Amino acid sequence: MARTYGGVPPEQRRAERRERLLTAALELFTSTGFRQAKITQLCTRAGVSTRNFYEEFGSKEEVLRTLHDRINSLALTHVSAALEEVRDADAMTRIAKLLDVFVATVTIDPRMPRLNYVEAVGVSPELEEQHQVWVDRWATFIELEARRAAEAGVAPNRDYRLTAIALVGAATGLLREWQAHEPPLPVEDVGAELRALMLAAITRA
Amino acid sequence: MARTYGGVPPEQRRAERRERLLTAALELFTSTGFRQAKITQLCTRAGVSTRNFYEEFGSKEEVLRTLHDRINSLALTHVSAALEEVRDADAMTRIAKLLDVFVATVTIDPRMPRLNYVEAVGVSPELEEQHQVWVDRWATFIELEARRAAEAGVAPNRDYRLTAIALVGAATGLLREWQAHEPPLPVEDVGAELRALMLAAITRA
DNA sequence: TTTGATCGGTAATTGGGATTTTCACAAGAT
DNA sequence: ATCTTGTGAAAATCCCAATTACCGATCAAA
Repeated sequence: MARTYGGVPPEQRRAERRERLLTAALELFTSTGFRQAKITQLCTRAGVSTRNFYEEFGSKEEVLRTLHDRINSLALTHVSAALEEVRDADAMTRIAKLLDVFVATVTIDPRMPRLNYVEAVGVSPELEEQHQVWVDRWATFIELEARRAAEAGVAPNRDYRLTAIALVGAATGLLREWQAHEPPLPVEDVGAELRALMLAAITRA
Repeated sequence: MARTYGGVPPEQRRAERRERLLTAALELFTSTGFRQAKITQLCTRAGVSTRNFYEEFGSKEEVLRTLHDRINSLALTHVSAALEEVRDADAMTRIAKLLDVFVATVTIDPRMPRLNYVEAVGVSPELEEQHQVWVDRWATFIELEARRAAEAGVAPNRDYRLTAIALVGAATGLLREWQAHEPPLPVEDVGAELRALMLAAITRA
């Protein structure tokens, strides 16, 4: 089972195949669309045999779930790191930072919002659940910043749960529009809009 | 071809079958899920033969598109009518009305937001286009009210396009969460949140 | 009451893909 | 040098559901 091949250990070769599959899937799912993407097509593009595919994933949907998780994780990691850097800044600065980094991260590649906000919707109960978990995480993040603002006296002291969920929805909707819009919307405008919206939503009376 | 059956003219019989198919589809698509819904299942529930199905629709997806359009139209009709009633009210009152009626309409039946914001996403290019058209209509609606507010001097004079799109996203996101949330979220809270968010977004400096 | 069109239901037909298996080969191991 | 074992490519299988074709039942008009 475990044997070095071509000077490369088996684990690494598996990992590389997996990676190639994920890369090809991001491309295929966002161009052809998830539903119409065929597994054989995916394997061809990744330069991997169908057998290898089933060694790594149980189904096409599992690939989609993995990508969905990855993209969200990537964004969350970036945002967390950025907030660390402005740990002692005032609440409004932190909120602006949060959105700027979030928008900047997911707009690096239009395929990311496309996959997360279009292709990965309504696919299965599992994926819907995964979506809810991420909405929850993002909302919690926003809530935390809102509370911080409230403690600093620049925002009212109230329950921010629904506001946070609505803001996640606003970001989702705007990015979904962004990736589909013709002619392209300027990324800066999207970021600026979300920043302003969030500040207004939190500081409102 | 044209013959009265059971005292009922053929057109009416067709229309009734069509209606039964749409009713059954709303139920099936939002419980089983659009992807996993089988045409035969749909026909059985509607009490219609597969032959009749193909007389009315070209595909399962066409049924989905029809429902998607209907739900949006229904909401738009209600909202338009309600705004007529407060034609001369101040901008803020109209905006509150707009959201209240919108939320009230689509939450009458949780299957409506489920269909529109979950099942009908990422299905096909045609449906994505239809989605964009509706986002555009709703955004235009919101923009109009924002301008009205600006003219009345209660909001700044600026471009509200992206704000409007973001607000449509916020509504979508919140309603998607609403229809999936366990335990259920109070409808009034959702309406109140959207109202406050929109007012804050429009009156912000 | 006979006739012929239309109906609902059901039984083929068909086609597309997912999943499995086979096979010949290449690269370590001994 | 020979034997094992992992490997990719392709072929074979299998499954499922969309679409079509058929059949007896029903109804309206002559």
